Amino acid sequence: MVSLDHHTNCLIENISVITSRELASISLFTLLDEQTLVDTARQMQRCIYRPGDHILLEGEQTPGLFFVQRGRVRLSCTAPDGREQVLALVKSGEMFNAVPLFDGQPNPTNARAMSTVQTLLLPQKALFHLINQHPDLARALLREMAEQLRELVVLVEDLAFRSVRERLARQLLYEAEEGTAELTHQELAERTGTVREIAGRALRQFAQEGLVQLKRGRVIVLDRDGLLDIVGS
Amino acid sequence: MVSLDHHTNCLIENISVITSRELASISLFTLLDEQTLVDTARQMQRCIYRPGDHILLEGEQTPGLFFVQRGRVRLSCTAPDGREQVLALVKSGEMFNAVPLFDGQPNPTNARAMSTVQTLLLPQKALFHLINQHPDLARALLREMAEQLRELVVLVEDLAFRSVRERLARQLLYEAEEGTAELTHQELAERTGTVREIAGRALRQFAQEGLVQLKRGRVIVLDRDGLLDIVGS
DNA sequence: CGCTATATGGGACAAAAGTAGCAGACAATC
DNA sequence: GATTGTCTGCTACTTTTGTCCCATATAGCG
Repeated sequence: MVSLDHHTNCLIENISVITSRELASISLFTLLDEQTLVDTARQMQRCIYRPGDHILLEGEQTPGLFFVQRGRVRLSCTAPDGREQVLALVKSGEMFNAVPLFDGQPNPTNARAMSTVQTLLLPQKALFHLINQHPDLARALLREMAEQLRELVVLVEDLAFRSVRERLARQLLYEAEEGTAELTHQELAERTGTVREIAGRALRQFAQEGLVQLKRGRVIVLDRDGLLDIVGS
Repeated sequence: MVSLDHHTNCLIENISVITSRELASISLFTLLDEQTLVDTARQMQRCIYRPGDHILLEGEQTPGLFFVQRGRVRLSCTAPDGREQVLALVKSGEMFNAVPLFDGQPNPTNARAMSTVQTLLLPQKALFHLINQHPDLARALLREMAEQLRELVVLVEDLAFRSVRERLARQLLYEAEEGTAELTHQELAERTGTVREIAGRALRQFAQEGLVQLKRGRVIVLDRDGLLDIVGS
């Protein structure tokens, strides 16, 4: 049975029970004992999203902490003129939406599913209870927050110091694991803090220099070292 | 007796003992009981810096968590070409340097004293021990980290979406509480993610428009609403 | 007072980034 | 295979930002 939940805008499969094994595969929970895992699993909710679905919107009140089990979630913020800037990509095993839970302010970012995304949602109450009982978990959470802070510092450095060309090269290297990055120019622009036209222009230049080959919806990296040179400069 | 400590590059006044009352005035510690405060105070170290002193350098290993008691600390990162970007200003009652402590990586930012700065330093070991014993403190820490994350998101939005002119207007409004901001053009440039010449140019334009008056080392805000208009646009 | 370091003013120029507009290419769906 | 929507290519143009450089002003200090 599949139904739509109005609180989280997601598809829920009520049939599949959340097991403690599932939780154990999330790094944050690795230090917890079996009984705690079972108790926690009971309080969590499974949320599934389709590609492109909005999981959270800027300014909303938020239900709890999300853990990504499958797929990728894109966190972004939006300018008044509609421009978007990607802040982070949350991968499987990682969490998101901690900020509004801990500081009590409304959610500062949009979250969207980049692919089919399977998540587990831990309500705020259960989270706080866990923190009280398990200092190890608190430490793990602090560690994750620290990592996110560090990532954002890197993003600020990027935006403040590097050109679009450099940022684009970085992003292509990051995304093109097996030689090809499955991204539109629009998406690349939003990740590198610019607009579609500029991203396209820079990509065409890369193509002309023989660094990449352009196809609809993807960029094939031909010369990793060439891109690395651009990043380094 | 005043001596120089080689580990933290700071002046230490060995005579003045750290009291539990001092700690109680730090928001993070408000929930702790008297005995814990006394124990913690014993493990902390007083560090004092003069204006301009470097407290921490990018890439260093770091000794512990700093709490600012007096003065302001500027966190920044540096580009290869020497350009600097301010990430945050830490004010009295706030803390800094949590990131490297929790994720174990080297310190991502420089920290410099903007004025005479008085801090208390809590060693990592003592911090972790406190977290284990006091879940309230862990929650308070998580809250502070969340606030820092939120601030950085705002900074990213600024850099990605707004012009130098807008960022400058914001910064002036932020800094000029009593009508005048005590900053050099260089400092303003580093806070707004640009270079001295551009900041100067924009400031001269503000002056021409009658929004501010320029003096050596400070900017006198004449028309708050005018600046607000620029920010809003 | 003269020296020095720092802060500022400002011009000329170059490069980067953004805007506007539109045509064509491609993919998916009916 | 026609249609629709998305994605891309490309040009012309404007604005913004950055670089280089040097003159001048100001504060502090011996």
